[in-house]
Amino acid sequence: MPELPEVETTLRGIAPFVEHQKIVDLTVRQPRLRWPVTENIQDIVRGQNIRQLTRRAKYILLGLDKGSILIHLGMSGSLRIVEPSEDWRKHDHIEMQLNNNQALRYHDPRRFGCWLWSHTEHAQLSHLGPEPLSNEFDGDRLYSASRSRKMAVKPFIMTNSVVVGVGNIYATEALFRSGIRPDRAACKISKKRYDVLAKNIKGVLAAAIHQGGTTLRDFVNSDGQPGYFQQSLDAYGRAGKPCKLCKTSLKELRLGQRSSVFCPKCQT
DNA sequence: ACACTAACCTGCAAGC
DNA sequence: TGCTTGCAGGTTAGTG
Repeated sequence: MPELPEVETTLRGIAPFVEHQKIVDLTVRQPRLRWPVTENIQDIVRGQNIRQLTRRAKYILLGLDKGSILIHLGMSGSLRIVEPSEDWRKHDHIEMQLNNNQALRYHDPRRFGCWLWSHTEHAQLSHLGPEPLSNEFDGDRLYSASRSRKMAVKPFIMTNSVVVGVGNIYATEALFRSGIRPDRAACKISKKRYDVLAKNIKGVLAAAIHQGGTTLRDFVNSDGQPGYFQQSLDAYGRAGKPCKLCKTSLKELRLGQRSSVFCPKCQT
């Protein structure tokens, strides 16, 4: 589910129910996530107000009176608002009860996500590159960061110290839109082409956010609605199908253990 | 500094 | 039908 647009969609969906509420209690049924859930987190956060929800990369931050909770959805996590009486489903690991008589429920079959409280800045956020939708991120940035990089451009743009929030789906789509082969060496791409690529990374992420994210398998956002970006995917998941521009059969290769689909004619 | 692998987990689909 | 294998949206710790 969650790449940046899905995280942003989730954040926007839950924020109206969560912001400015007081945490009545927190229930942790399964503390073994990517990292163990912060010890005694219930005692720390009980009675605190949630001042604001923000996003950094694919992390959601709940800013409390004292410190903050860092949430990541990993590869299979989701957050939704539930009524307090709602039955627990398999893989519902955490519930935060709020004083508006609703609760925030965390569901994560693969348990690659996290729930961490910290009084100071979270270590996970300290070495992150720029947000892709910010003005800090542009073709200049990609060009200068790539000069010493022999690695393929696709894993390069998925590297968090270069730019955050570009996962496998949107990396695949941005490269298709830019006409750049995913296995081209990052250091051999011109400034001009990086300008195009940076614009397309922004464009594809913004479009996906606008459409409520991409629905893969069973992803629904916090309102229970699917994302509609899937129908806009040009390359991801379309190996063997005709290119939407030139009808050539799309090819697939693996880069850094990730499937990468591209058009051998349009992408050079 | 960079590049690559393995690891954390479960569920599902394809193949035998 | 049932078992095995491989793959899936992410990130980082460790190795060379």
